[in-house]
Parts: sequence; C-alpha cells; structure tokens
Amino acid sequence: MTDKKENILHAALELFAKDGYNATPTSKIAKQAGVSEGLIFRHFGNKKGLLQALIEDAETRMGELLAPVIFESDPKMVIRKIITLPFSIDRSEYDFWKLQFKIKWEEEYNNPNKMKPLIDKLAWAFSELGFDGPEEEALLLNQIIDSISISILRDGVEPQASFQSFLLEKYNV
Amino acid sequence: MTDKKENILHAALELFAKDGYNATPTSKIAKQAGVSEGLIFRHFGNKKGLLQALIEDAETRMGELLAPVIFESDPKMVIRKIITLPFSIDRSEYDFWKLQFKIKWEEEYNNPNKMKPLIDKLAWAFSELGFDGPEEEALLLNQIIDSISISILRDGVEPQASFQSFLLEKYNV
Amino acid sequence: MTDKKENILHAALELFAKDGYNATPTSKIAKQAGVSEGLIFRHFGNKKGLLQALIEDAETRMGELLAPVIFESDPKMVIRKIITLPFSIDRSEYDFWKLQFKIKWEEEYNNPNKMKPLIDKLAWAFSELGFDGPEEEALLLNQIIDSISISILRDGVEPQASFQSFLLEKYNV
Amino acid sequence: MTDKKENILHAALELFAKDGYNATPTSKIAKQAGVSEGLIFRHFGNKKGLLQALIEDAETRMGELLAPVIFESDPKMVIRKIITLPFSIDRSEYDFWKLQFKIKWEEEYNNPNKMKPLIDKLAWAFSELGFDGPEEEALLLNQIIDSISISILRDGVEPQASFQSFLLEKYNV
DNA sequence: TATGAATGAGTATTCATTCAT
DNA sequence: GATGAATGAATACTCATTCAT
Repeated sequence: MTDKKENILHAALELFAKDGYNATPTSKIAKQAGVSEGLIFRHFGNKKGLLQALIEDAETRMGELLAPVIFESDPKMVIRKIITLPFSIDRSEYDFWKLQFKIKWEEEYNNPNKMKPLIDKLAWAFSELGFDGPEEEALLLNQIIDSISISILRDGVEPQASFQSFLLEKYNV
Repeated sequence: MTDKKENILHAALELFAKDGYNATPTSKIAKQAGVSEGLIFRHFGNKKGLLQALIEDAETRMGELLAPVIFESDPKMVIRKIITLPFSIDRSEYDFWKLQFKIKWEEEYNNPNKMKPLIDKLAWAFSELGFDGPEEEALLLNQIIDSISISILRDGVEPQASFQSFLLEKYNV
Repeated sequence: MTDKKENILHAALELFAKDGYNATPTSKIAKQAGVSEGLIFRHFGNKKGLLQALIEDAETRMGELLAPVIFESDPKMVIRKIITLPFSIDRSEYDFWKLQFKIKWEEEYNNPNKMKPLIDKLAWAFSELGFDGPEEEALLLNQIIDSISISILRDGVEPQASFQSFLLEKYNV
Repeated sequence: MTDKKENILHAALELFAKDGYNATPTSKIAKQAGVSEGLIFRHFGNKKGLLQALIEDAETRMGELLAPVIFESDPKMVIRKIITLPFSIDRSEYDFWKLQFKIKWEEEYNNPNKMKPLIDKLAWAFSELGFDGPEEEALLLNQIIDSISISILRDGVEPQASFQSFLLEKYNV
C-alpha cells in the first residue's frame, strides 16, 4: 500500500469517527490527507468504497482482538478476558473502534451476526460455570461490554475504571 | 400547532429515524409532509431548528416516561419498572425513540447528564435493597436498559421477550 | 412556462446545436441563460431531461412542418412541397433543426420510424404519378431532402439555391 | 508501428464510432486497448492527437477507395462505380467509416472541400453523358451516396439492397 | 517504450435557504 | 400562513494530462 493511500485511510477514519460518514465531505478527507480529491476515487472507487475498506480492515482487527477470548479454554478466563477487553484498548485506536459503533447506526452496513461466535463462546462459558439461562447471560454480558466500550470511547477509560473490578467481582472471575 | 406544522414534524421524525439527520434532505421531508419546502423554514428557521424541536419534544416525553420510575417509593418496584419499561414501548413510538439513540451519535447534541436523575434513583433503590456498590449497579442497569432498548427498537420486541423475565428474576424483583 | 425556463431552453438549444450535447457543460448553459445552474435541474431534472424537452418540442414542430405535405391531395404538389420545404426554413430556426440532425448521431435518441408517414405519402404520390418503384423513389427523395437540409443548415440557403429549381424540373412538378 | 500503438488506434476507433469522441474517456480506450493510460499521451500527445491520427488514416483510405472512380475513363462506369461503392464496404470496416460521418458533426474537423475531386469527376461524367445541369447532378448524386452510406452503416446492407439496382437503372448505367 | 500513481480543473447534481407573491 | 421559483455554495465524482520510475 502506498503512503498516500494510507494517508487517505487515516484521514477518513479520523473524520468519519468524529463527524460521521454522511457529514464528512471527500474534499475534507483529501485536504487532511494531503492529497488531491481525485486520488480518493482512484484508490477506492467512490466514497462508500472508502468506508468499505475501513470496515473490512476493522473486521480483521476485531477478529484479532477477540481471538484470545474465543480460543480460551478456561470458562472463568473467558469471562474475565471479555470484561477486561474494553479497558485495554489503546487510546491511539479509539477512532478505529468509534467508527465501528457509529456504523451500527448507519443501517445498511450493520451485520448483527458478526458477534455470534463471541456470544456462543460466552454462552458456553456460563453453561460450564453452572449459570441458569446461559444464553441470556451471554447476551446480557455482550451488551454490557458494548455499552461500556461506548462509554470508554466517548469519555476515556478513567470515569469507567471502577467498573472493571466491579464486574470481575460480580461475575466472580 | 397547525396541521401542516405537525405533518412536518412527523415526516422529519420518520426520515431522521430511518436515514439519519445528515442523510435526509429537507426536500424529502417537505414532500412526505405534503407541504412546500419553504414552510419548513418558516416554522423552524432552519434544518437544525427542526431537529431541535424534535429533540425538545423527546425530552418532554422522556420525562413523562421516566416519571413513574422516579416517583416510585418502593425500591423493588423501581427496579421492576425500569426493567419492564423498554418492553412496553408502543410500536407506533419506535421512530420517536430510535431518533433519540441516533442523536447520541451525532455528538454535539448529546447531553450525558440527561439520565442523572434516573441513575440516582436506581442507586438509591439498590442501596435500599442492600446491594454492594449501588452506584455501579445503577450505572450498569442503566446501560443494560439502554442496550436492550436499542435491540428492541431495531428488531422488535419478540427476539428480546425472554430477557424481561430473565432480568426480573436476576434482580429478584 | 416561466421566462427563466424558456431562457434555459433557448440557451441549451443554441449550445447543443453548435457544440453538441456532450461537449456542452450545464454551467455554460446556465451562464448563457442568465440563471443559476441549479435551476436547470429544478426544471428538467437532469441534463438529459433538458435535451428530452428540446426533442419533444422538436417533434411537435416537425409534425406541424410536415402537415401541409401529409394532407396535400394533389400528388404533384406533394413532391413540390417537400422539395421546397428545406429552402423555406427561417434562419432563426436553424439551431432548432440543426439539433435534430445532430441527435441522429447520438444513437439512443434516434427513432428511425419518425419519418414513416412522410415516406408513405411520398410513395403514394410517386405511385399516382406513374413512377416505377414508388417506394424506392420515396426513400430516395426523402434522403435527398435530408442531405439538402443538412447542407442548408450548415452553409446557409444561398449555395444550394440553384438546387431547388433543379429538383423541381427533374421531378417535373 | 508497435503493437500497442495499433491497439490504441483500434480501441479508439471502435469507441469513437460507437459513443462519439466527446463521450469516450481516454481511460476507457486504454482499458480496451490493454495499455496504460499514459501510453496514449506518449504516442499521440493528447486526445485530439489520437483523433487526428484516425482522421488522417481515414483520409488516406478514402483516397484509395475513391481512386478507381477518379481514374475511371468511361463516364458510365464512373457513375456505376460510385453507386456500387457503399454497397461493397466490408463489414469489418464499418466502424472506420462510421467515425467519418460522426466527425462531420463535430464541426471543427469538417473539411467540406474534401469531396471536391469526386464531385468534379461526377460532373464531368454527367456532362459527357449529356445531362442537363451536370454540376447539380453531381452534387445530387454525391449527397445520395452519402445518405445511403449512412443508412448502410447504421442498419447494414440488407435493407438497402434493392436500392443499388434501382439507382443503376435510374441512371441507366 | 511503458507503467501507474497522482493531479487539478471541471462536471453533473444536490441541498439548505431566501424571497416575492 | 403557505407556495414555489430561484439561488449559490457544496458535493461526489470524472477526466485529460503529467511525471517519476
């Protein structure tokens, strides 16, 4: 990948995450990336193509991020790892994950089954640990993690810090 | 309020909820409302004014919706009422609440302190019921309710139905 | 029809006739018409819609122009009228007819059956006058008239003037 | 001439003939020719240079095509040869000749004197054969041939087939 | 000779907004 | 209050052309 192509991706990520896809003109992306506007279209075909590239990139990284949870064999550690996950995201990657949540609200891109493997794993863990209604517990924890992630991405990790230990204790992991 | 002004509000609500604020042109709103485009600006000044009107309307209704929780004196009933709240939203009001969540993602309108009174009430209830970390429990439940609301608004109440009794039992209310 | 809408039609006609449809930017049309570029799209939807409006207008006028030939009952007069037709076009209408011929070369708009009624009438006239192969004579004369029209529209009527009497004598009408 | 240069010429000819000069982007030509876009400019300087090359090529071939008519000494054969000419064009050369007629409508390239030698020759032939107004007869036949050529290039030779013998008989050649 | 990344001026089109009626 | 013609700044996207390699 050329330098300029990466510049475009970076600029788009930052602006889409901050202002949203629809509110970000390609001219602004080009300016921030220090390239001509035309280059965006040479590389990505159209504006949606640029978003698509960002999404595909994100899916790969989401997979990498969740792999240690999915492949964990100790049920307690599964729960522990998913709870600590949002607290360990590097600040430099906030834009990246912010965009993911923003996209959930731009309907056509939302793929609700993306989290299926994680939820299945959580359900397995809860089942192993003898919880009643492991499927519901899995869905619930998944949603909790989602909500906390959003809060952290918005306001930083500090205001949520006490939450980590609270949850670890609550789930006894 | 005149008929036509209400038509505009209805049309805008529906379209903003479906496509988002930025992706909805005033021309489309006017068309769907069956009025001239100019009338939107006569009544609301500009496009943001129209959104503002919708938001203010929503804040009022949010207050009304939460009042029975805020003014409940039995702590168990506080928890019970907040859990059952998202399951009792009328389908005809989905657009209305969808828009609220969408707006959270268009930064400048988001007011994170809006939920403070509810969270305080929940904290009080958890405290009364002898929970450890009542503040954290309150924040957690608030986030859970948020997440479930989103799921219900997106996919309807059915796929989440089992969740209601699950939570009621979990919190023993 | 408002003034400005007519201005657009006039400007477009002149520019399309001179430079061709593809080589004429809407910005140039707007400038020459003394209106904002946006107005073109309010009135005609898109650039093709503008061309379409011009074409429909032309079809009406083509019908009016040919009516005296089609409804002539004397076969000799049919031939005479079609021959004199291109020589009697008013100079102020040259752009209008030029565009028609230009369009024949922008494939998708060409409707080869448009001239059927005229050709049938000519065939009838030649048949009445005892020509061998009246259909071929009709097609031939139609093509001759086409060619002469093009020459006249390009270079004016003078260089072709001698042609009128030449043809009238040749066909003995 | 290198392979690639010829590929460009072929692709441009086909696309210009089909869609017109203005409506054909150099990128499309490059793609169809299987070369980089830059190469077009290396070989032909600019897009007009490419068209120019095609036109010059065409003028040479037009000369070759008309040579047997121009150098024919029997006046009857001159007429006969010019009439049969458009019916004998090989289908593989249609694009080539189509472009010629298209160019006539993109003003600046049109050179109306190009056909002068042919018209002079026809006038001579008609004069030899004792026609009244040989100049007019020459112009007329030239225009007829033009029209028929256009019809053949557009719809193929079949629908016009009967026209050949019709004209040969009409001119008694 | 040939490529392909890059540009910048243009191109059709959209859109929030104004204003005379 | 209500309309609809009109605007002008933006917007996504195209295209001929350049240039380093």
